[in-house]
Amino acid sequence: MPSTLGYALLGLLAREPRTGYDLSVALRAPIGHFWTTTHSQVYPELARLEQELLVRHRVVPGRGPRDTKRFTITAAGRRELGRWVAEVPEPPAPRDEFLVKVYSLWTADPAAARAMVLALRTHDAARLDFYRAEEREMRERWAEELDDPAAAAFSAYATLRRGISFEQHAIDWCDWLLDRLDHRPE
Amino acid sequence: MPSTLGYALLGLLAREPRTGYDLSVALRAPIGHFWTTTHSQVYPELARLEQELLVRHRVVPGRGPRDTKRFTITAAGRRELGRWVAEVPEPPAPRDEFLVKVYSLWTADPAAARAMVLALRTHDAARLDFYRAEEREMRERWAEELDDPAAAAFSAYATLRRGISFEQHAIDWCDWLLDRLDHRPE
DNA sequence: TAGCACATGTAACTCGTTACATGATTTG
DNA sequence: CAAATCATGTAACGAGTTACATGTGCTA
Repeated sequence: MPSTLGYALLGLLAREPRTGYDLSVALRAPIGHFWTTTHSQVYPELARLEQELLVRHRVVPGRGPRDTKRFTITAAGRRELGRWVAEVPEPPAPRDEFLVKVYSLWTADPAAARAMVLALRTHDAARLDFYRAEEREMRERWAEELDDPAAAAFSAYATLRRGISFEQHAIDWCDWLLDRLDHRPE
Repeated sequence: MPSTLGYALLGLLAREPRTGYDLSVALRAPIGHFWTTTHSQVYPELARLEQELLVRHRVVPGRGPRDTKRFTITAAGRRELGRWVAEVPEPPAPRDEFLVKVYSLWTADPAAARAMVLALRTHDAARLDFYRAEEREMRERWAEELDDPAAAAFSAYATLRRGISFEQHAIDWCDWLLDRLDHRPE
């Protein structure tokens, strides 16, 4: 069975055929909002998917300088993707470097600690703005499809809403923490 | 410079000396709420920290069957920890298997997809309950220290608040999605 | 007396990142 | 004409997981 990256690739190919390069771009940080990687992982993974008959490719005289491989998901690939999606995943191993820092915040210089948290807050706020802009675009492009859970656009929209919700929570928490860092007892 | 795991260990040792075993237990899933690992990573990492003079150990006739190594953070270790904490971290590479599934939710059987999301919601609700219980315990144990950013207890409390905030956001989002999955258009 | 908690380590493997390698076409 | 984009791969390295390895003391 494919790795999570394999299923991410299948999820993109279930929408439309793409080249390895297209897939790499879609999964490049920070474009891939919930799973990122680089092309050096994509090409071998595509080869594995093809070996398992979940995708196949046809060589196309590409717009690029060299012949490109246009990958398509197979019927078996679609079935496998749908099966995997419905499986309840193991809870992810928590691994958040930022919280490791927060856990030791008391050991740092107070002003420097405050600046670090503020920088994070700024970053989260920028991401929230970016997500909101993307949400507006989506609403214009798809309108009714976003209400239909059977539409591919709906699934993408749901992940976007998750991002917006997450950033809002992160910002609220940063504000709470910054407030506490300011009002230290005498 | 140590890895993130190394700093997690330093953060624990900055509070009190511990054995490798104690550290492993603290970082064992799901006890470590924001960074987990197993003992097989802890022991080599402790050796590296010691080589860099950030921790040192003394052999103690332990309560266990064999002699145990009691690790203590050094002054240099404390300095290095405080320095690292104030550094603004790179934004983490997003990697959320669950959202990879959501992105392809439209390819799954609707009833099975709904069940998957509901299972996740149940899991998040259980974690929220667990965090809230821990919060109550903390309030009883530390009371005033939780208002003082210079206290170690405050930093631990801040990470707990983050967990609570995160789970609340996750649950709200699951409820939104479940509602959408139910009201599909004809 | 069987299993769990204590206690510490090594080895093999998987996944992900960074660097190496090549090279044509388009855009500024 | 320099840089970015298109386009596809391999190799070396680092971090994390799982399995291997050993052994005592306490409790049900």
